[in-house]
Amino acid sequence: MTDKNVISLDKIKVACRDCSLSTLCLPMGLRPEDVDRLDAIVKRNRPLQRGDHLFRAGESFRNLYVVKTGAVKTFTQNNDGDEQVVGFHLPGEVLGLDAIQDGHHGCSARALETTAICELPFDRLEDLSTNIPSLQHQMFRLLSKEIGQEAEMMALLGRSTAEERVASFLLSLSERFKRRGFSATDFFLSMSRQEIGSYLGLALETVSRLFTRFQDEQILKVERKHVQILDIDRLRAMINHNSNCEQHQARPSS
Amino acid sequence: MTDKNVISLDKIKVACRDCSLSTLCLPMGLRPEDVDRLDAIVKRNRPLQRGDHLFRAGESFRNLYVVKTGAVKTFTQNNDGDEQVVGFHLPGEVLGLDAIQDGHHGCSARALETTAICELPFDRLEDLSTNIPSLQHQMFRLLSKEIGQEAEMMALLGRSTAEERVASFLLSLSERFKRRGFSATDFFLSMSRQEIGSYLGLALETVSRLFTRFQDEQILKVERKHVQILDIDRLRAMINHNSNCEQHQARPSS
DNA sequence: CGTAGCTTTGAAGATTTTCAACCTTAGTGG
DNA sequence: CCACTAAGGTTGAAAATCTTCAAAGCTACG
Repeated sequence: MTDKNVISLDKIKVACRDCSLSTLCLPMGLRPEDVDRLDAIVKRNRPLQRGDHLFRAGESFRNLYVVKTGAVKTFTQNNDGDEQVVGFHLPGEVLGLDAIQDGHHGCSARALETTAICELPFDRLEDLSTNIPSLQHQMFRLLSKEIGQEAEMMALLGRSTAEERVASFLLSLSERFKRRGFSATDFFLSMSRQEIGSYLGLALETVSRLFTRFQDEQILKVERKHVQILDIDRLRAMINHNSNCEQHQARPSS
Repeated sequence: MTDKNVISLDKIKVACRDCSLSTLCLPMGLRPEDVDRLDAIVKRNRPLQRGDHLFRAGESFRNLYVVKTGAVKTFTQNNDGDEQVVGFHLPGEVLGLDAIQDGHHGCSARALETTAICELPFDRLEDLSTNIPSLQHQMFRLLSKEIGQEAEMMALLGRSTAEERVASFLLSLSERFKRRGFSATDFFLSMSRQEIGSYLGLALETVSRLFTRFQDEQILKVERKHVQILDIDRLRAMINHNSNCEQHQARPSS
């Protein structure tokens, strides 16, 4: 074979075209040379195992992280010691955006399964953004998108019944898997009922009951972590009925 | 008096030092000449009257808005036609950040009372940010802060009882008024019980009952829109008990 | 002064949580 | 190879919380 360093550099480039680059660049299209400059600052670490921390609340902020494969949850601890899940992060999605503000992570992040991560040193990213206006624009869009998605989630939590929340959660996963080229109707949940409940503001039993009910109603087929969506239109109808607007479906991604 | 244009320019400058500038610049401190360059792109419009729209969902995005005085609510409409409040915006706070993503506002914004607004043309702001690295940094921080705050709100909605939600809402207002130099314990609510309920995911009657209960327990004094916090520690204790961490209090503002 | 719009309050009803038991699966060690 | 255990998941019944419906009170404004 050829020189090891060359191989490994190429590997990194290819790997990162799967994650940070598509997240940060594809939507607007940087010039190829700018993509290379961005590529050059990306680091790739050894994969996380299930349960490994990516970062902990309070740690100082150095990097943004992009999930390459696997899944990560973010969570905070309440005073009783148990955790509150604030987000699930699938391949192509970014973590750490809330920490730019004051230089400290406000939540912890832990791998839900074996997970590969790209690391983007934020100070380098800022420097690059200054020099590449379209990258700056992409960064603004990335942050803005996160704000929009969280607002959707707030609207969901602020309004919905347990049924709508679970339906919406499943549709969200479906959309996100689909966008990444996975099946939109057949996937594995990497999180427990407990974690889903925590995220949706429901007791784990309520989540379990709804999965069972959706299965009885021929909307889903659920077997532990394995979910198949049999009637996606009926799921959609649930959230359209009482919940807010069409934002939860694919929004026009400029 | 002197030339009218000069006066009006000065007025704008002074006015905007109260809103966009403190939001965007004070935390990090731009150089004075950069502040002037930012200042130069800020527009100031005639005040909004209660009920006036600042923007509507679906409209194309041109500006960020900073509340100078008054209050604005943002909301979406659900399919049944009634509105879901997604945020309240007090003096010094920014609106429109979620619209950067795809160039369209995802929610509507309406004045809750007579309200003065500064307008920041986003394309100009982007240009400036490219040329002023510390402004770019401020923009990233601003967006990040919004993300962090929304995550807090999600955690609140995802976990809490009605009591915790109302307590947390009051503490949030208190903090925000305080930061702007108003009383932290004596203020007027510019929104109705209905709107508070919509925001917190509660029926308006539940909000009303909790206000009454807090009053009975000597925690508050409520008289329609006028709220006085008599025992802020007890309010804090409510959210510390079951809800997530200390993030809801003043976070270290770097 | 009267009306409209908010707010409060009560009581019944629905939804969700909690508690408890039991089941299933995967991993462990005899 | 099988039994055991621990962790996660399901299910049922009672209890708590919140919503809904209904009525009445209060304020502000024309």
